[in-house]
This record gives sequence, structure tokens and C-alpha cells, in this order.
Amino acid sequence: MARRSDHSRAELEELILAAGEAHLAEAGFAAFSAREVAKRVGYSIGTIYNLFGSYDRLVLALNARTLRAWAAFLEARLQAGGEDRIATLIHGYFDFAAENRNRWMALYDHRMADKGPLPDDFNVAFAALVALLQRQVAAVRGGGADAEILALTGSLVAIAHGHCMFELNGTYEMFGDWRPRDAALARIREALAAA
Amino acid sequence: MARRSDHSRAELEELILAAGEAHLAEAGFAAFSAREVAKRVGYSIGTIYNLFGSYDRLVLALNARTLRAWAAFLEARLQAGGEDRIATLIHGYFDFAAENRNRWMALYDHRMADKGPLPDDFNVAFAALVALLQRQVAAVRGGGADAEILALTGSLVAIAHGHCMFELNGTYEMFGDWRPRDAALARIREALAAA
DNA sequence: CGGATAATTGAACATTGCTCAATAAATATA
DNA sequence: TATATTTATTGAGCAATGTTCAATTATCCG
Repeated sequence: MARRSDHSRAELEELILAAGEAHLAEAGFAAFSAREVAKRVGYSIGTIYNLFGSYDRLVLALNARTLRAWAAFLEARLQAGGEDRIATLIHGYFDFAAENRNRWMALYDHRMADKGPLPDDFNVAFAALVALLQRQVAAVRGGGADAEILALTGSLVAIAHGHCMFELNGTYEMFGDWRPRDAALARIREALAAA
Repeated sequence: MARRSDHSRAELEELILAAGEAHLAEAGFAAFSAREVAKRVGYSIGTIYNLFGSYDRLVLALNARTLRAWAAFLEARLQAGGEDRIATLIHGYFDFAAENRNRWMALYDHRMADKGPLPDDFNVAFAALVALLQRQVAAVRGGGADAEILALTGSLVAIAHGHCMFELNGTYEMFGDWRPRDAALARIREALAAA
């Protein structure tokens, strides 16, 4: 058909990403398929490959979107006030993951076939999220070298990640009756107190 | 062909799992395929389905093996002496994951299509690993209610998991120059000191 | 209007998980 | 031993996937 003027390239990309996001959210990463996305936007599979080049890059574009949404979500929570910024961040972290289960999981489920460099798109989104978190850790800690704060941020995020993953995939149940979210907050508090 | 007497059912299962383990270790979970395993053992794809029932159950059987190997690895490290059991465990945790990258990753990459109950096989292996860790945490902490120690164990494992995952998938690089393994040990020490 | 350019298509290919009638081998029965 | 029964094994066939690319269709420009 070749409906070249129906949408600009940018519009079409947006259409595809929106449909892809919905499909990913509904089906989960394991069942996600580029052909299903094509079906949803009413374009052929070839068009998707023209725009994104490969399955991996389509997923990466969706993951970049998820990272931006996550950062915006956390920013909104922070702006909504609340004395305790660390608690706000942890709850934002867990709430976003819970409310966007499949999209959040896809961030970690996806493994690139050929492990070349990631798209700028994705790296920028990731860096923005890291910067947001680093700013809050720096604020809580008062002073300290940038590199030290960045590394501490990495460690605190790793704590949150491990607990959040256990909560979402059910692993936590093997350890009896506890709430990974509360535990994550407690561990992070202890780490900050010791730092 | 129907070489009914070449191997007993148990022997054949073992052959398939050994070949599957090698394939998984070489190719990684994303490229793992039941057909490739069949090719490697010289049986048809149908035979694999007769024995394991589905792709998911084959992967689960392999993951159960990985869990048992991991527990044995940790047990050996603990028996090899070393005053500091927590450090021994953390290094064992990270070393096993690093030396068995693809198999360790498969533990978390795999998502069942239909989320029914896990095979006993798998649950038993997982429970044994948890029990091993719980015993060490209990020893370090001295006293305390079982439920409390189990929950603490879960939280400490979550810390290790998050840091180990970041190290293996490269996420840690976004946080500058640090060693997730050392950070994990530090965080766990802080948590134990605070408990 | 006509030729160059760009977007879009979808058939074709290799590969996957999965099923199941057909076949071959081992065992039980007569 | 010969025949019947049970069991193990096969692999072609199905639907679905990611990927490619010549052919087709729309748009633009002179």
C-alpha cells in the first residue's frame, strides 16, 4: 500500500512504540513479538524492520521508554513532597515496578543477541535515571566525593533491585513471611547510617 | 530406530541433562533450544518431549541441577575452612555465578509460560540452598527466632543477588568505578551489625 | 507529465516449541 | 518357538517467530 503521507517517520515510530508498549505490558517479554506489534499498528512486519532494524533494537527502544517513564514517575513522587526522600524513592521504585510488572521485567529479561554498544537513546535514559538517584543520595549524605557517592548509589540501587526482583518473581516466598519492600528500606537506611 | 535397551530411562534423562547443561553453558538461555539438545544426544526431539513433557520442564530440570551445583559449591567452600563464613559465602556466591555465567543467569531469565506449581525436584533444590544459607546466618547471629532469621536471610540474599546481577550484566558500570562484590559484602556486614 | 526517490509490502527462509500417528523394539503370552 | 501386547522412538507436520529483500506503490521534482 505504501501510505507514505499518513504519518511522518517520527509519528510512525511513536505509533509503533505505543502499540509495542501495550503489547509488552499485556503479554510480557517472553511472549512479546515484533509481528504482533505490526499487526496492532496495521503496518507490515517489513515496516517495523525498516524503522528499527532488528527485534533487539525495537525492544531497546521500548526499554528506553520504560526507563524514561520510571524516572518521570520518581520525579513526580519527589515533587509531591514528603520529608523522607529515601522512603519516597524506595516506594516509587517498588510501586512503578509493581504497576508496570511486564515492562519493568523486560528491562532485565532482555539479552541482546550481538552485544554491541547500546543505542544513545537507551544510554541517555539510563544515565538520567542514575543522575536522579545520585542527586538524592548526595542530598541525604551531605558531603563526599562524587565518585564515592556514585558508587554508593550503585550499591543502594543494587539493594533495591534485588529486593524488588524477589518480590515480583515470588522468590521472596522461599524465605517465609516478610515484605521485601520494607526490608529494602531498612537495609538502605542501615547502609546510609554506616556510610 | 527405537533403541530401547541402549539406556534406561534414568540414564537417558541424565544424558539429556548433561548435554543440555553444556549447551546452556555455551549458548546462554536466549539461544538455548530443546532441538539442539536432541541433536547433541543423538535422539529425536520427540524423545525429549516424552521424557520432560515440555520446554519449560526441561529448563526447570536444568535449573534444579544448577541450584544443586551451586549449593555443593558453597558447601565445599565452607568446608575448606575460613574464619569468616559470611565472606566465604559471598565470594562463593559471586564466584559460582561468574564461573557459570549462563547457567546462573538462566535461573532468573526463565519465565514459565503457564505459571503452575514448580516441580518438586526444583523446589527441593531451592529449599536446600536456602537452608544452607539460613544455617550460616543463624550461626553468625547467635540467637533469634527462626522466622526472623529466615527473613533476614532473604534480605541478605536479595542484597547479594542485586549486586551479583549488576556485576554480571554490566549495569554496575553506570555507577562509575566500584566492585559490586565488595560492596555487597560491606552492605551485608552493615545489615548484620544493625540486626 | 515522467522519471527519480522513498516508503511499504509480504512471500520466502531458517528455526523454534509442540503433537501424534506410524514404526520398531522388547516383553509377555500361548 | 511363534504370536500378541506393551513400550520406546521417530520425524513429518503445524503454527509461530525473527529476518531479508525484490517487487510494488506512493510521493516528489524537474
